[in-house]
Amino acid sequence: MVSTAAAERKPWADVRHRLRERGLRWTPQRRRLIEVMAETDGHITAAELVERCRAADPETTPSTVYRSLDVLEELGLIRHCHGVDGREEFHVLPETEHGHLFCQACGRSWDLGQNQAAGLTGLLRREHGFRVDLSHLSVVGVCADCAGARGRALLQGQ
Amino acid sequence: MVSTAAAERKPWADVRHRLRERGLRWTPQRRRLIEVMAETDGHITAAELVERCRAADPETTPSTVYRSLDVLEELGLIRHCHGVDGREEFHVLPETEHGHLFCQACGRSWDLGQNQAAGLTGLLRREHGFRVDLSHLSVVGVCADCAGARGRALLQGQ
DNA sequence: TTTTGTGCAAAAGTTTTGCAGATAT
DNA sequence: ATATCTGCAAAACTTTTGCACAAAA
Repeated sequence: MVSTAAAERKPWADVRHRLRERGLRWTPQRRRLIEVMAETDGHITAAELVERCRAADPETTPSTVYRSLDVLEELGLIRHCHGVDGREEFHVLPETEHGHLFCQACGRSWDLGQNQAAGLTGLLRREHGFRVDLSHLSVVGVCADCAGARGRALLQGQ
Repeated sequence: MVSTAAAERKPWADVRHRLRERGLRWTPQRRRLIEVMAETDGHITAAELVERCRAADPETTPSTVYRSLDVLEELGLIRHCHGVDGREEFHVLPETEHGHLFCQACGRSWDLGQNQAAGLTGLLRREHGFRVDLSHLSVVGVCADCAGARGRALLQGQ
């Protein structure tokens, strides 16, 4: 019973058309990948997408998933950043671009909005002409909860 | 003849002692890795470190390099971030912590100082209690040069 | 019918692991 | 003497690639 906001969001509605516009094909495999991604909010690694697609259809082939991800990213429908361990994590390109915040202690993550990032992106843009790719930005650190007593103990143990 | 500033910097002077303090060994393999890193300014992937160590001594084994990197990072002598492609890039922990800026068009990179990052790190710290790990921060985007005419052409071609 | 996509199998590339023997202290 | 390291070889994992066949438009 998965009928979340994410699953109904606009961007997927016209993937089919976006593909066809470019002479690309609308296949069951791509539809499945898109369905799986639509049920995901936040980000997800390619390897995990392969698994979830396999759960939906055991016939799923890794190479097809990887190739489809490339296509979707070229179409601008998804973007990727890199998680704490550097692996690619894909996310649906939202209406408002954002980056991600990762807690290296508990593994949770949060969106980093344009406003929050503006202090950095604005400075780099103004003073160095550098355009930050916000969708690709991953900020790693320790969240408030983990920085508390519980977190300090954990970090000590490392 | 490599006798750069980096090669003579303090941090390496007492690696031997830092290791021994913890009951760890000072070995030729570790010395070689440290020499190679000392000649590197900026960041470098583990795989590339393996190659450079091999150049210095063909006997070098990958597993030894990877294990030594783990040890050095535990000792706090080096840190890693992730490059544009997400691969680990190690860098010597400098006196003043910094992150990195990567241009995805030309591949060049720059240090991102504490002051430059303060707009972001300060906000996250103040408003969310989130401690950013600056050494681990990689900001990807397009540099001023590449955002110019030359860069726009390149990006179009993508 | 023609171009694009899929599945398979193999390869590539980086990093990890187990273990026996070597080495630092 | 003894705990730590190294080298080797094999494995683990993720991702990429080539190619023949299948499928979309």
